[in-house]
Amino acid sequence: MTDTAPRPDRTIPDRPSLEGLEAAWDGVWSEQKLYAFDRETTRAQVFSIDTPPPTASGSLHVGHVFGYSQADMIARYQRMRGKNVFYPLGWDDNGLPTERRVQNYYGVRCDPSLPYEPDFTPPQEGGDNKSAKAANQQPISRRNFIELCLELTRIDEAAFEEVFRTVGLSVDWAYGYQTIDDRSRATSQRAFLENLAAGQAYQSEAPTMWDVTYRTAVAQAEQEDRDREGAYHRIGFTRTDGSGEQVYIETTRPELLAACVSLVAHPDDERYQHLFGTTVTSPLFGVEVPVNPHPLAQAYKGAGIAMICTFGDSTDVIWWRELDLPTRSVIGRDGRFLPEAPWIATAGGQERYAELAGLTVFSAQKRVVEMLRESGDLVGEPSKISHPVKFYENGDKPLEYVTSRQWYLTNGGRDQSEDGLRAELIARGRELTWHPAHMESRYRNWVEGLSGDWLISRQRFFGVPFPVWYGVDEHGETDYAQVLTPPVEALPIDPTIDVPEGFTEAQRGEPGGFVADPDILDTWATSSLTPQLAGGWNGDEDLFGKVFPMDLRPQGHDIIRTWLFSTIVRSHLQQDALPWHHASINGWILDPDRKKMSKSKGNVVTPIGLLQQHGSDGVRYWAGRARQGVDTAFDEGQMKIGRRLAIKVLNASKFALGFGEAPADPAGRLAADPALVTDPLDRALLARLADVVDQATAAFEDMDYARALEVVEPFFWAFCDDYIELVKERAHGNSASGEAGAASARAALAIALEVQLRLFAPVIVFATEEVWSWWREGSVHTQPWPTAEGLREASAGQDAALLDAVAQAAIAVRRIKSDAKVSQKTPVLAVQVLAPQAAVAHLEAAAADLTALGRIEALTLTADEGEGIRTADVELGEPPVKQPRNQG
RNA sequence: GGGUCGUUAGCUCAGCUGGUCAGAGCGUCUGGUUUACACCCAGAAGGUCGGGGGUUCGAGCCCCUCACGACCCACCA
Repeated sequence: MTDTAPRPDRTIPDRPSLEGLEAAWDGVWSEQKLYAFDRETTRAQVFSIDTPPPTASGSLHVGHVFGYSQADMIARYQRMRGKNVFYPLGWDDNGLPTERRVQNYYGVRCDPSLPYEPDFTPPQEGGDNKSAKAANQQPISRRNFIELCLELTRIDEAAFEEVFRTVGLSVDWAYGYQTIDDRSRATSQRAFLENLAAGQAYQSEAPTMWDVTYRTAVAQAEQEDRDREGAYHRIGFTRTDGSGEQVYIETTRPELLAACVSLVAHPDDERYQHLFGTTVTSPLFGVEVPVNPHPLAQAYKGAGIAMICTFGDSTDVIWWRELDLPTRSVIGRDGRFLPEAPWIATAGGQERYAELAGLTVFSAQKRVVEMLRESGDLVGEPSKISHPVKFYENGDKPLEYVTSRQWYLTNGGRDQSEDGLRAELIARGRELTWHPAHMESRYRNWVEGLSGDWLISRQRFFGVPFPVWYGVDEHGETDYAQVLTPPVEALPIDPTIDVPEGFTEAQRGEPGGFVADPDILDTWATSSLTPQLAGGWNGDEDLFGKVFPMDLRPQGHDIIRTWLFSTIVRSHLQQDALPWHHASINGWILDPDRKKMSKSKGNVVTPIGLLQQHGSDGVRYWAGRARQGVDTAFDEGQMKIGRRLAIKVLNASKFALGFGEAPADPAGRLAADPALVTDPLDRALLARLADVVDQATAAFEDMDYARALEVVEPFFWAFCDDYIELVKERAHGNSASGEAGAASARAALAIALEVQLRLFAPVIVFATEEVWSWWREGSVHTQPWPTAEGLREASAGQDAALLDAVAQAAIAVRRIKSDAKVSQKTPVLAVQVLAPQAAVAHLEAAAADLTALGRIEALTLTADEGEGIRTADVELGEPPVKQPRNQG
């Protein structure tokens, strides 16, 4: 982007161009604080938008530009409607993506046991995402690590803001926030403490899904299935009744054999009736386990009888809980086998387990299979299958179950009652107005499918710490039941640095003292509070009262289950209200081959490159043509069309204004005096434009920017290609109607142009502003949205169909010359135009303009019953002599 | 397995409560330097609206069904 200064002289350039408009107008807008929210306001005057805070780790994706542009169109429309638009934009920078980027960028990793180094210099800068070899990363203290996180997010966020400014987002940057800044941390911690006091947040020691790479628990919303190769291993257990009977199970997780706590089959399964209530002994490890019936066991899956391990999958957890089975964990938090398995009673079993201790899951599986082969307990060869396995969405290794103490927030996931929290949250979804409406079903689907409360603690470093300590008893044991909390005024706090009231730092970790909760909150636990963060819930009650609940949440459909849902949960718990009235869901960007555009590809096609090549208006046009919720092809062709439209706006405006400025409307409602518009054609134009205004307004009221654009754009092209061409000669004064006819055309041109600039302004933001500056005061973006009323009055009841009749006649005449393959400048010595009676009347009223356009010397209009408007009895003149252009 | 959306010209898509709804742009083809615009202009060709049933005087539009595509959820022995 060049740093072109805004054109100060407000004159029409000889050759209007889009180049440099972005930088010029962004400069003017930010200098004038054009999009600033006015604090002196009432809630009724406000239109507030809860904008997605982008994750500022890495580069912006084309999809960002797409979705944010669409929201901006709605914001701009509302502003022109006279709303005081509250349109902040924050950054979501407190999570794992930032940690990972910092690790790769600086070549470091966090080791909380290390001391802080004040003058630390990272080993590298600007590493990419591929160089992530943990072994090569320098361990640094948590504080050093967080400092690097803050530094890098500052750099990334500045770059993002530059892109968003170039795109022309009418964001009020003064209300920005970072989800890691002091205010956000305080807000997030306060909300948590209130949830705690209300019994909505609680801790529980339970098996949870665990990512062994990041060494943290992950929530249901962050998990995804991936197809992985696996194999069924058929393994025999021996009955302990001395019969020697073998019971065969099939498992894809043979390495968990040592963690087996029971076998299970369906209670009605005839094959296993005799086993229920008896015990069997596991191969290799010789552990005696019961055989239990449970309805979740499926008779036709695998062998019909399964081994329950602690823990292989979610069903294991259910069985373990409902059958009250012991816990025999073998996998540690690092994903490696634990050193001890004290429940293994046999010497051989212990010997074998010792071989597994310390191995990764992958290696342990190989070793166990070898052992089973050697012992003869593996029946046949493992049969390969492909099956879905749960992964953390940012992880590379399958999730494992690890038992740990975690914090949870109620979200209806454990509530099956008819009128409980889950039902309330589903009702909230119904209460919300969705654009498009069918997106509500995704939300309902997700809420209905929740299987547990929201796990909000993460064993990570860069995030909002849990603002709690725990008491330490006289034996030095942590008493998790004794939760110590800070007062709200003290927030934000870091319990690993700050000390609870009534204690001293010396008592940290000491008997009778306290310890900090070492965890941080799930990033969604903070970003679910964006309405509260942006709206000033914690500390700016006045603002909060004016913007909450917000009017609009724009976002992608991929994060309905995370961001949208969690935001509703928080507002429901905190404010007992919906966080917003409307949710506008944008689609995804698809590759031309209809696949979701991949990260890599999206980064190859950088937003900045597209903005430079097609102009921000061109890119915004592409976004504006896409309807809400509809996945959209990445189509540079559409951007080219948008660019052409923006250029056309400049050129057509230049031309329409070149006839001379028309006298102003004394009433001040229109760009020119409507009393001057006397010609039927001019009046028909304004009548048609009034209809367009009505349709565009109705569409925007429904937040359907795409439909509005779809109505305005064709009108504009017809305005250029037909109307302007028709009135050219008359506007120059070269018509029998003389000065009155010319004045009528000029006034109509000025009025129509000005109204169209305002209609286009939400989408084509730069070209419209540029043209506006040539001849009007202020910014087009703070003008009132046009209304049809004045246009209808100016049209004085003229039937808009006149415009269609003349346009069709013009096409018929042009076709004569196209078919004859001669220049449109070729005179028509004589022509008869045949049309229905009503059209003939219209054509008579505009005959002078029509003959001027077609260079017709003798026009005859004839009414007949034929189809449409046609020509007959044509007599063409000599084509003009070709003359070289631009000579002299 | 449950759910949602989609299938309209070569491409990208409109078509709102069933009655000029068979459309637009791009692309293609044929022409034109028409002094606002070659970052242009004019004109033309192109589709039995995924298949099959049904309702109706009348159906891209409503109902049923099948096929294909996409996504969400569930399944993970």
